[in-house]
Amino acid sequence: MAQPMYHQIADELRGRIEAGELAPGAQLPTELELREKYEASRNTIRDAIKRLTSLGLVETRPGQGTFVVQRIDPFVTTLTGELEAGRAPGESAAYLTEVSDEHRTAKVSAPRVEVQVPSAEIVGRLRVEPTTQVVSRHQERYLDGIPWSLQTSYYPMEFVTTGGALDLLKAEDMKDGVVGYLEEKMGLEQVGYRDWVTARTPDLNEQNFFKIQHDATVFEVFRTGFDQHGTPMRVTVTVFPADRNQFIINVGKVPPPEYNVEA
Amino acid sequence: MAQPMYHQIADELRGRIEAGELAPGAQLPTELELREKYEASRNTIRDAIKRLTSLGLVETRPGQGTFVVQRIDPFVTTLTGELEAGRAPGESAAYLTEVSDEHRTAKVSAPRVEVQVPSAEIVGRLRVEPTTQVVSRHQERYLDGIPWSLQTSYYPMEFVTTGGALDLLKAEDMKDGVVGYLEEKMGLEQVGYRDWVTARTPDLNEQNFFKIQHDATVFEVFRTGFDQHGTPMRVTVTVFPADRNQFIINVGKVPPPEYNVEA
DNA sequence: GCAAATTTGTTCGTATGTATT
DNA sequence: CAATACATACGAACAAATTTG
Repeated sequence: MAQPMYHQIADELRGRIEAGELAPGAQLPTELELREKYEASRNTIRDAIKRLTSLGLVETRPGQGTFVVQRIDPFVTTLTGELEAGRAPGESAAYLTEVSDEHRTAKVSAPRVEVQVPSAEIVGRLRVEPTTQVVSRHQERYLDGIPWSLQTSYYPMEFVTTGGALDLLKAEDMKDGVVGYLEEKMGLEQVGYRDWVTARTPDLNEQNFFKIQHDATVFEVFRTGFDQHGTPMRVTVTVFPADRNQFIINVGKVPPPEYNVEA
Repeated sequence: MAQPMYHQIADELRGRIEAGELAPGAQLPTELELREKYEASRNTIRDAIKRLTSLGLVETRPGQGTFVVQRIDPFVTTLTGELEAGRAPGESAAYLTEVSDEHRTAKVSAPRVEVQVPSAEIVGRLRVEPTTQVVSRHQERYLDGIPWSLQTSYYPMEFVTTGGALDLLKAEDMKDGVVGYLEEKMGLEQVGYRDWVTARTPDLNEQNFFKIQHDATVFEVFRTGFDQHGTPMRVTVTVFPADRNQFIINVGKVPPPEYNVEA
């Protein structure tokens, strides 16, 4: 037994999926059928299918069966070039839409605004004292009705208390963007930002919102915006499920993309 | 039974790991011990541990036991700002070392050079005819002896045949970088590049090289370099295991990082 | 709307194989 | 070689979700 049986079964099914014989959305044979076909026990069949689910190739639905996953046409976010707008990653939906696909419709939830004591992660990036409070603005983003990203921005509380940027506490979407508002209100200009991209597994909230498995992967992008004094003025944390998101970074002189390179 | 037993067991173990009670490298109780502790069958215990493995929290070693994973101090690659050097992501080890940690020692294998018919992925990005050949230069990269990335660069075959850049076929590391060589030899200047970042599961070769599970995650970065005419001059594909790699993108005026923000 | 049939999910028990100490 | 610990594989029973009649 060079390869265990459940590996072999999984590999054959994977081959049939990648060859297109089992198209996206198609139902795999039931456990009982596979059991007869491969003359294996039910547990062995289930081990094989578990391998495919862990690769994100299939999904099982209790009471229904196992199905080849429908791959979502990936959403492509350009992390560079949003400086003028001073937006968080994925915020300028118009531009992004152009990059990835034509007819996507973006939807954003009303922000959930909170005043809170920041986590160590935010303290380090926003460079505030651990005891001070910060304003957090959280939004859920959809594209074509599909959950696309979860985003939370953090601002120093002084922006409200001594800076007079009272609208930061308003639970309303800011049409011209928060950065424009802060410039108008406080003379703060975002002259640059640093994105920090990591990957991890989703927490429970993210699993539920994105409808992804506990062992799926999400990108976590920390964007720290800097003002004209080189001081961090806000930190935005955006979480993207990796199965439907990609990123572009343009540096120097780069021609516009002529077409989507995906096969 | 709100939650199945193997979820509860996994959650409790996860809690003990995240609380530091089970430190990185520490051995978990054996299956037999856990079986007695939770009064569950061996299969149930194994299901619980499988959940932790799929989260990348623990790893099991046959004949030894189950151990909390040793998290590698992440390697941080800056995707912007390498324009002058015209390097592929992670190539300018000196700079990267500065960003992430102090005393890392980079090592690169000698390139494996091939002349081949490009895949559709490369054809689209390098904008060559599907029938023409390309030069590929493949390298394995290590940091502190740990496999860090796999990188393959593709160049149009004309660079050799009509451009006279014969050294492209030499299986030697180019000290001053390929981009510098092409500028000197052919007057080709890389004036910009586009990085395309995606995530996927590793293929067999990558599993073996990085010593990662079949359901782990790797970043795949496609870098397309453009010359002064706006024509793609090379495509570099770099694969990074997500458990030990992060990325930074700087846009606009950004102060140097004062310290590593990780807690 | 309900009952039956189908399908996957959870849990147990048992046996044997393989890797490491 | 023996003991220990995980890996594979089988069989069985009941539960939960969904579809079908």
